[in-house]
Amino acid sequence: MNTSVKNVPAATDVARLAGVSQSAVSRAFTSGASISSKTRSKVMAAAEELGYRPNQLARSLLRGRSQLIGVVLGNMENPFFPLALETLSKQLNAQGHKTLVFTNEANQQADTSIEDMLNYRVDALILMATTLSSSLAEQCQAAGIPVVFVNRISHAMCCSSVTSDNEHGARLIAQHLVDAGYQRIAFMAGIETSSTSRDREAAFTDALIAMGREKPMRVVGHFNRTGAMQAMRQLLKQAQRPDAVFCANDHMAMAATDVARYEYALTPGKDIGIAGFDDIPHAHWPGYDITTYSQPLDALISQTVERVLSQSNQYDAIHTVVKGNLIMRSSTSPTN
Amino acid sequence: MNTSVKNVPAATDVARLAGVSQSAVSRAFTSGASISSKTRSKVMAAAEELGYRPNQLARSLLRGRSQLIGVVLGNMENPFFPLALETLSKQLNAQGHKTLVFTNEANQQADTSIEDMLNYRVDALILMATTLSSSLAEQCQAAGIPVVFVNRISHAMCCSSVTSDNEHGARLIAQHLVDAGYQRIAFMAGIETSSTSRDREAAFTDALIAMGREKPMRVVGHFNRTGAMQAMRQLLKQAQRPDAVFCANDHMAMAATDVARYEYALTPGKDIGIAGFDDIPHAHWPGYDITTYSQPLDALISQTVERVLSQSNQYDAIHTVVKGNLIMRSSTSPTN
DNA sequence: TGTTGTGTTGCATAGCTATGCAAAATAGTG
DNA sequence: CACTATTTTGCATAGCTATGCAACACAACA
Repeated sequence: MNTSVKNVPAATDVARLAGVSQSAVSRAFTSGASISSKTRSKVMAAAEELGYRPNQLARSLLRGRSQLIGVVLGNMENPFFPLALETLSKQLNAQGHKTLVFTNEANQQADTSIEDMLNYRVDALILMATTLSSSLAEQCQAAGIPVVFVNRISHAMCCSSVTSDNEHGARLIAQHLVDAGYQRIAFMAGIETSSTSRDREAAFTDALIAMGREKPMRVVGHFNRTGAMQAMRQLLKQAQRPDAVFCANDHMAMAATDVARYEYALTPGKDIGIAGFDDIPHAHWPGYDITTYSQPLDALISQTVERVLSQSNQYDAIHTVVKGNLIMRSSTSPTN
Repeated sequence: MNTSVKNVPAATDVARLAGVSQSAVSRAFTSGASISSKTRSKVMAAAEELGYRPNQLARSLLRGRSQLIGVVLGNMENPFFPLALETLSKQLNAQGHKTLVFTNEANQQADTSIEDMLNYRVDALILMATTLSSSLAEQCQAAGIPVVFVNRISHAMCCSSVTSDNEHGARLIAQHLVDAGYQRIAFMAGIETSSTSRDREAAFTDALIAMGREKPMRVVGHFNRTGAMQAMRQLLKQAQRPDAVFCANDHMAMAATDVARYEYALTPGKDIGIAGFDDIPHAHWPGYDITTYSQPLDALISQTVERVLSQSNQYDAIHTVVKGNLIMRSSTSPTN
């Protein structure tokens, strides 16, 4: 019964059954090819009967384009990444591309995963929360494979990037916290080597200093929940505890909120101001309601897709910055 | 400067440079092949110099195995899926496989995505929160492609599944709610057509009736946050409101908690019992602390991977059930 | 030295489809 | 109907690698 012979039909089988050549079969499945509707329907009928489907591997091999886009993601614990992956995958699908995905330990170099992807001849690479060795970056350039970093800038000159406006956001947050009357303001960094965290910190610090404040207290939350909770405790157990914290992303801001509220019985907004960055949906859940700077995910991703799929100038590194907005919520209103 | 000629070297180029045949190059990159260490190192040096990497598309075409595993996921809003994807992708990588991923509208038939994947000759399909038309299921069987459903059972006889023990979990939750003294117990369904939701509901209802209770009130939350919030409001606005709700997953239970606490000023546990299913990490965040039944994600996924990669018997549908545990938390302790 | 065995190597081909080119068929026109 | 223009078709090949087979080299051994 269960014969384990898998007999996947090929184009020649269809051709034989339909009484045409293999080329005709190929053309029947290629939109815009030169073929009469009569033979196309003959082919389609035969294909249907045999359960034929064109082998995309062979097609890719021949065309030199696999239609595969490699995506490397960081820590899935942060809701930003799954949401980004979802919109990315949908947009790529809509353009006829498939998504080859790797998840990576946060901020590690993704070299081995990427080598695997290159072996599959991906048409492009999209890297989120990852680094790329410069030797591999050069290989990508040599092979003509566009590489786009999302929300991270690489020192490798040949790679494009799409980021949200970290400077703008951090400046607005600083301004807002000062306006709201907070006095002792702290910053919670993400992963220290990431450009995202560094850019946000630099702009935040500069803005505070420009307004005559001191350099903020600083603590490191590593962009994950556990790290952020520890960092928050470190801040709150001090005698002179800060009265406001800007966390380098919303995911950490949520952890910070939980520590403040449930371990120190502080009411966010009133007793301590908490701000984040990203505007993930969770940031306006009633239990959090966190002031933040919005990263317009759709725009971010569509810019990324455009950069990746545009044939022209794929050798020039283009750095795109997408502006967002300050979203004020109750986590930073001392009067609530 | 920027010549747009992408000149990816092939095995013959390496062979020429190394002064060997193309076969030698192939063998140098195939572990266990018959080749002397001297020529292998000659080949490797030449490959290094040219930046050669074996073309996995050609290799897959020839071998008939692509090493690609197709994964279709539902709604990324539910943290369960990203976490599952992450562990899945890691386990598959560890076995030398790559992950081709599609995200799908919740519970829609994933046929078009899956057809695309079949075109790439995936070695297997893993489907989460999706349906598969029976015609496509048959095609997969004919092509010898194992299909495994995670947390969903398909009517198509040829497909295996790995699920957590929905009956066991729902029964334990029912028991626990009754033991805790709740009187008017409700159930919040997910997507009505999903076997996951139906199985949990059936077992929950049966258990309650077996304990002499009435059939629980019933509301539908569609497995997403918005739906769950609406469903919860529907429950709570009644005059005779329930004093406990079992939600078909944690993601909905979190939404229900937010509605209860922030819209109706009810304290979970004390004023209303709320239970979920999955034990996602968020379920023990202090703001939620939701009683639930644990799905051991690692076990679930490793069973899935095993089923998918085991060559033997891939034509027999095997249904694996992974047991979890009741996790009691404060969301169902009336005395807190 | 001749023989047998083991380990290496190259040749030729398969695996599946897309496409340039020439041949064939069809349509169009007077 | 004859002739040209256009569309459709098949042939042959390319794209890249893995592998069976035969040839080869080499060492071991008597």
